[in-house]
Amino acid sequence: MARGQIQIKRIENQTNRQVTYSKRRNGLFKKAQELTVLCDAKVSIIMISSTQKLHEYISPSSTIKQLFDQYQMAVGVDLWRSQYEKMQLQLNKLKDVNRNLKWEIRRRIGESVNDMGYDETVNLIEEIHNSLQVIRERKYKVINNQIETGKKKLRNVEDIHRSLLLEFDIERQDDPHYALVENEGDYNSVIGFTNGGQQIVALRLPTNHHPYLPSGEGSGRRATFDLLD
Amino acid sequence: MARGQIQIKRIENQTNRQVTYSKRRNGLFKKAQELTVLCDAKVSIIMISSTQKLHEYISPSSTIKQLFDQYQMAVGVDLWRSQYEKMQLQLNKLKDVNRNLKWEIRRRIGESVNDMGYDETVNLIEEIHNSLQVIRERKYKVINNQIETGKKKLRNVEDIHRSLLLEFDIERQDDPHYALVENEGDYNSVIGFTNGGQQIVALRLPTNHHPYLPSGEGSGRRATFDLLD
DNA sequence: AACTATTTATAAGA
DNA sequence: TTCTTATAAATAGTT
Repeated sequence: MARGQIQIKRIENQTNRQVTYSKRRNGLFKKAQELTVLCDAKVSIIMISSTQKLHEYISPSSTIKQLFDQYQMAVGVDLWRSQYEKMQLQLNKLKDVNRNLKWEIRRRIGESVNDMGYDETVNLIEEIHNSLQVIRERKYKVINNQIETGKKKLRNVEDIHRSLLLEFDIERQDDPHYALVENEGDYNSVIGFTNGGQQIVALRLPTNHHPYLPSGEGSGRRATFDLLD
Repeated sequence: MARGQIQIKRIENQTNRQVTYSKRRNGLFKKAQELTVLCDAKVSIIMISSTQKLHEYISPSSTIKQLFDQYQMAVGVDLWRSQYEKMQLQLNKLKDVNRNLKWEIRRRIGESVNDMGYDETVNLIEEIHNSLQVIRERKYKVINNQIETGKKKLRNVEDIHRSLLLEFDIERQDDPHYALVENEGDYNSVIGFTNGGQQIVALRLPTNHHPYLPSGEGSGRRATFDLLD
């Protein structure tokens, strides 16, 4: 607009473009300010340059949020609404599910039993019996597993025991020195001597409790926050 | 800017102001458009006139929301954040509660029993037995209540019966016409005749099921939607 | 950032 | 609103 007309098309020279951006930005903001004063209007300008720098103009006594809310109201579309609605829906669904779950637990625990009639208590008792059945089966299964494991361990140790005895016999035949030792101790002490003793202890079947499987599970709270898609 | 300089201050003449607003608005938008093209920038202008009319300019290939999100990111403040965060927190809490509730139910039902050790099954069985105890007590209470109610009703009807018989006797003494009737029916038919019969049936204790208290509860889904405070 | 020739925007009037 | 036009302002190219 001076010293020669220019075409309105992208300025290829990067430096030039930046300079023009700066000059015209100021011009635009000045015009906006004048408009604001002259016409008693509210103006908001947001600009992002090709280098991703951001500049804004906002007429005095206004805030971006204010103007934006007005914009949304005027246009009649809430730009963030769908996200809100989705969350709200999710929330309500969860609340429902939650209510039902709580109710079911109260039922099972017997807390809501005072609101029940005869039939309901009968049904409930049957349901709970079914569950108990499942759990008892599991219990016996676990017990059986433990017994089986115990038996296997026993057999295993017996095998070791036997082979050791055998080995012992063979060695004794070759080395007369052992003959003396044999007469000093009893049978068990010899086994203990060669085998370290510890393995014998391991023979015991667990009776009181089983240091098996742990329990529980982490619940991990996420605070992830996706604003944009 | 032509035909005489003007002061940059509010134009008092309403018509003049509107004209100027219109002219300068076009000028501003034109400048914005040129800037957009020349400098490869993104521009958003929102204007609200003194008459509350709204106009906007948005550079092509941009959306208001997009620009605004970028603005928020650059400024580092999410104008709508607190609302989102509250909902997100609520959501996560509910999810957690939900997970725990589900887990507890699965446990009670026996579904997660395969992941349990011996001790856990034993504990679980005891818990369930406790619940069963509560429920059984309720069951017997309900039965007792029904028996009691039945007895009362029975007594009541017996009283009515007796007084009716008495009345009948007295009336018969006064009115010889009844003498004939008495000989035609048996004892019960007389009762049924005077008492309507229905009350007799109500004497029976319910054995199979009891048409008592209903169950469940409404779940009411709200779609209330609070966007702004 | 400053200068300035020139283009552009626009105030006032129609 | 739109057109006209004299003139103020903006700015492209240069320093």
